[in-house]
Amino acid sequence: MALLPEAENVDIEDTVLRYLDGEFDLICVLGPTASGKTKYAVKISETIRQMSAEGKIVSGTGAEIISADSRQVYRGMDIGTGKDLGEYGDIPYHLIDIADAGTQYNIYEYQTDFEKAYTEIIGRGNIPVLCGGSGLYIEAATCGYSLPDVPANPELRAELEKEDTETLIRKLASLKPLHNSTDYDTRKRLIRALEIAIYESEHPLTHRTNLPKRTFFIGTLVSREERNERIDRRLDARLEEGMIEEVQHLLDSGIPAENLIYYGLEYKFVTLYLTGVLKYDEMKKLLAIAIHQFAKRQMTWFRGMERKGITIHWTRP
RNA sequence: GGUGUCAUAGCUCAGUUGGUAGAGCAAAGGACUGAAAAUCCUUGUGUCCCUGGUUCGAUUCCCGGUGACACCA
Repeated sequence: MALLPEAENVDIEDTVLRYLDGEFDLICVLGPTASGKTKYAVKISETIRQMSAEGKIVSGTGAEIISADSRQVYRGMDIGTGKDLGEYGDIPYHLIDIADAGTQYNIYEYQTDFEKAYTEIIGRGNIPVLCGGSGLYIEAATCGYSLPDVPANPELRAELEKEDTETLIRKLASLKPLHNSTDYDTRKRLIRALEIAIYESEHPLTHRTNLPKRTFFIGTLVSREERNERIDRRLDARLEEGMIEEVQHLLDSGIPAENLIYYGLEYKFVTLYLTGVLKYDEMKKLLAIAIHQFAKRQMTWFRGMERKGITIHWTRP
């Protein structure tokens, strides 16, 4: 059992001043689902506004929130993703409602979109606050994976298609360290990985310079039990707020059930209910379990970040 | 009240011709480079209901409890 991190008191005013001193160039609020991230980010924004009003910092300086949530990017997926747009008040937010439901937004688009939003906020003299629970997206934004935009290469793919899986794995291993060859469970993934590895071996990595270099991470901390209780309560609330109708509406608008299922959690289980695969009680029970498991995976990711040397200041929301 | 069936992991259940047990789910830990709320890997979990008997040895067989279910009254 992993121990719960020690909670510390984060002095928001002090954090803002340190940001303005250039000690770091991004404030990030992260945490598992249902831990109160959005509320905390809004609290930071309100503190900044107040400091500005009180003359503690340059008048007119405000916060802008950048979402790091892989599902809130989709329009029309509101209740199930917990957008809670009302909580922001008039605080500007970014990277929410930027893609059509049913489509496949991805980490590379996210990194580009983040960079743009971040640069613009800095340009306005405002303070960016990254807030979300998608660990991969947070790392893409803050740790700056040097990810070239590797174009698909049909000729190369056709050539690789002819090889047997063993050979492909050997080729890939010669280009990059493989943790485990079973990581590539499908040939499609394996071939894509090889395509990228070959591209990278031929092109020097381009460094993104507009991403933040040092981020101050704040984690919203709740105990395992409390986390699951919050998840269960929130699930009841979402069901009452019309989450089923929301999914039905997405289905009616022509989005294939299979795409909604791939989105996971709320969209997966409610779709399974609406298509008659699960009964209502089964859906609710299995969904609650799946969200608990998801929250655990998020914590695994954050612990992994800490293991790599990143400091997360865990605080009670 | 009588008869029968059952009682094993957090849950649903296998199993042991007597040598103290295993699946699924849940749980815990981990991984993660073009859908990451996805996808995948690893790992346990026990007074085998309680007394007593037979036996070198009982979760397993026998007696008696207790509880659940079914049927009969």
